[in-house]
Order: sequence, then structure tokens, then C-alpha cells
Amino acid sequence: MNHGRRTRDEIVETAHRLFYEHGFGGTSLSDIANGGNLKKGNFFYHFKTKDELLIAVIDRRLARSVALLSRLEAEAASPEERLMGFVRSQLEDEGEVLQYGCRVGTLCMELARMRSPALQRAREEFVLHQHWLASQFTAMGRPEQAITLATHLLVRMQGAAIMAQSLEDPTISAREIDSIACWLKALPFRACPHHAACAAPPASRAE
Amino acid sequence: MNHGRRTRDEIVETAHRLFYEHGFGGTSLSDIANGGNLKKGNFFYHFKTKDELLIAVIDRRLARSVALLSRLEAEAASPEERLMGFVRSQLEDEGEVLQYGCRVGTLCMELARMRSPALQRAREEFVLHQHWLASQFTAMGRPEQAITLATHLLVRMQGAAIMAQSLEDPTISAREIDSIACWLKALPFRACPHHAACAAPPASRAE
DNA sequence: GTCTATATCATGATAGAC
DNA sequence: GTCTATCATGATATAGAC
Repeated sequence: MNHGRRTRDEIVETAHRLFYEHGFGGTSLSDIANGGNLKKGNFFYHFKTKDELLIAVIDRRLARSVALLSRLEAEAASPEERLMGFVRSQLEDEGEVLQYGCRVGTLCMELARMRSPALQRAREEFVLHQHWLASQFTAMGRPEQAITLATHLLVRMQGAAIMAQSLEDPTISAREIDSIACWLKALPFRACPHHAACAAPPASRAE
Repeated sequence: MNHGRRTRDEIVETAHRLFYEHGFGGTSLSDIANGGNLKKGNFFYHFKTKDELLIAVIDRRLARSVALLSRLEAEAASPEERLMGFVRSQLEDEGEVLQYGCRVGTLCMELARMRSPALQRAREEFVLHQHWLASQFTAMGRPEQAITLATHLLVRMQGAAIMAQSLEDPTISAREIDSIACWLKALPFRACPHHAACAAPPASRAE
């Protein structure tokens, strides 16, 4: 009877994995059928098109991101620790990121280039991260620059992922994580008039 | 007679453009034929496979990168100006980067995910940039940290490209360019013991 | 709800006339 | 060297039995 939900779930879960590993365009419905123990015919009962399946995958990822963020919110005590917890959660998978890059970044990039309408939805995960990070910076006493700082942090994480993957060198993201930690620690003592994200020395005698 | 070279050139040039705009996997040989005024049948006279065409495209890009770097080397007076010249040359295309991302990063990412052997070749462009940037940092008096600083700069540029593209927001790369300029200006006054790329305040009384 | 069979189309690649 | 077929394959998607 109604274990249709279970089948649907397994389709989405397998697609979620394979879309990450080989991209949306690089994953065929046959690949998904083989990846789970599924039959191709079922796809079009649960989803009208492959793009509809993609939306379901994105929504699942969004839900998991929400869960991750509230877990981080609960676990860590200070905003700095939460920020670093997030950075590590995204970059420290070791093999994962090195082989396949960042889940969000790689998907957005692919969808942007194919001008897929699904980009709008996929980008929501970035926006979610951005706002959560911004709220941490606000808690650190930087409310006006919070969004800028959050975006800058995402920039560095995405860049670290893509360079590590491209050069197949895990030390790149490791070093960037260290550098970000260092940057966060120094943040209270810096106040560049233009953008707090830059590395200008403290404005005055802020010692 | 021998205008075979011209045909070959147009194939490579059109493929170069379309691979950037829609990716390697997202560009069919028919697309290339339509993009230039070409016939599909010719491809396999000039290239045994589509992958061989990809290699030719990569080699052309590499040659152009070499030309760009020596132009920057000649034009700008100081290492700082050269660095900023490079950053701007890669991120300031306005529409280009915003729509299609960074030429090198997007290709490397795609090839990494399909485990294409061509990744090795594509990555050479990153290595080329990395070494050229490092030589500028060396000229600025940071020989030991030159490669680390160069890699960090590439990280920020790649991140800026992907975030700007994903969020369709050109101010992201613009702001990151400003931030990088600020960082470069302050570089002589900073000396974080672990990584000069981070934003630690000056170690001692370095003014 | 699930599965098999199949329609339809686009792909990379080949054969062979010119 | 160029061009016109054409092939074999694998893609998304559909029809319909169970």
C-alpha cells in the first residue's frame, strides 16, 4: 500500500547524493535508478519532470541546512564559536569537499549557467547561510556590517572549496580555515572605515 | 587549399566561447557548429574526440593567460598595481563574470566532478596565475609567504566570482575587490606569525 | 503505486562522396 | 579538407499491464 512515500524519499535521497557527486546535468535518471534500488518508471509517477525532482532535492537540502544551523546555534556558546563551527561543518569533510566541492556553490553555478529557473530556489540556501552568519556578526557588535561580513565569509569559504578541489590540495582549505579563525579573533580590534572585512590595521589606538 | 587551419581555429574559438557560457558538458558539437558557421562533419577531421577539442581550448586559454600576465607585467609599475590589475582583469568584466563565472574556476570544477583527465591541464592555468601572483608578493618583500598569499588571493577571487554569480549581485565582487585593495595596501604593516593572509593586527609597534 | 516496454529525440562519432 | 548522410547510444518522458 502507501509506502509510496518511502519510494519517493529514496529517489530524492539518491538524487541528492548523485547531483552532488556528478552534477544535475551529469546525473541521468538511470544513474539514480542504479544508485538506489529503483526502477526508472516510478520517477514520473512521483515527479512530472527531472526539474521537479531537482526542486525536491533543493528543498531537502534547505531543510537540512536549517537543522544544521539550529544545531550550531544550540551547541556553541559564543558567536565566534558558532561561526567557526559553521565554517568547519562546510569545509572540513576532508574527502567530500575535495572531490565534489561545496554542495551549494557547485549547484548554483551549474544552474546559473544553464539559466535554470531552479537557481532562484537553490540560491535560498546561500541566503539562509548569509542571514544566519549575519546574525552572529550582529551578536558580535557589528550590526551595520553584519551582512557584508557574512558575505565576505561565504566568499572565502566558496573560494577555498573551489581552489582545493581544482588543485586537489586539502591544505588550501585547511589554511583558509586557520586564516578565517585568525581574522575572526582580530575582528573586534579592527575598524576599517570602508569595509570591516579588509585587513586594515586598527583605525586608532583601539589596542 | 590549406585554410584548414582557419577552420580549426574557428572551431576552437567558438568552443572556447560556448564552453565558458554553457560548460563543456552543456555544449554539444551541434551547438558549436551553429555558434560559428561550421559543419559538424569537420570536427572529427581536426579532432579525434570532443575531449581532444577541449584540450585545444584549454591550450588556447593558457596562451592567452600568458599574454595577459606579461602585458600586466609591462603596464603596471609596482607589484601592488600589478596585483590589482590582475584582480580587476578577472573580476571586472561586469556582465561576463556575473553570468558565467570565472573561466578557470568553472571549468576546473566541472572537470573535477566528471573526473576528466583534462583537469590536469585545465588546472595549469591556476598554477600559472598562482606563480605569477607569488612573484609579485616576492617583489613586495614576502618571499616565504608568497605562494600562500597568492593562493589566498585566488581563493578570494574565486569566491567572489561564485557568490556574485549565484546571488546575481555584482556588488559582491565589487566589494571584494575593494577589500582586496585595502588588504594589499595594509600588507606591509601586518605580520601574523601563522599566515600573513589573515587579518591579525600588526605584531608589534610597526606604526 | 510499481514495473515493463517503448516512443522520441539529441548526442558523439563514422563512412564515404566530392 | 569539406560536406552530407547515417549509425549507435543513451537521454527524458509516456503508455499501459499488473
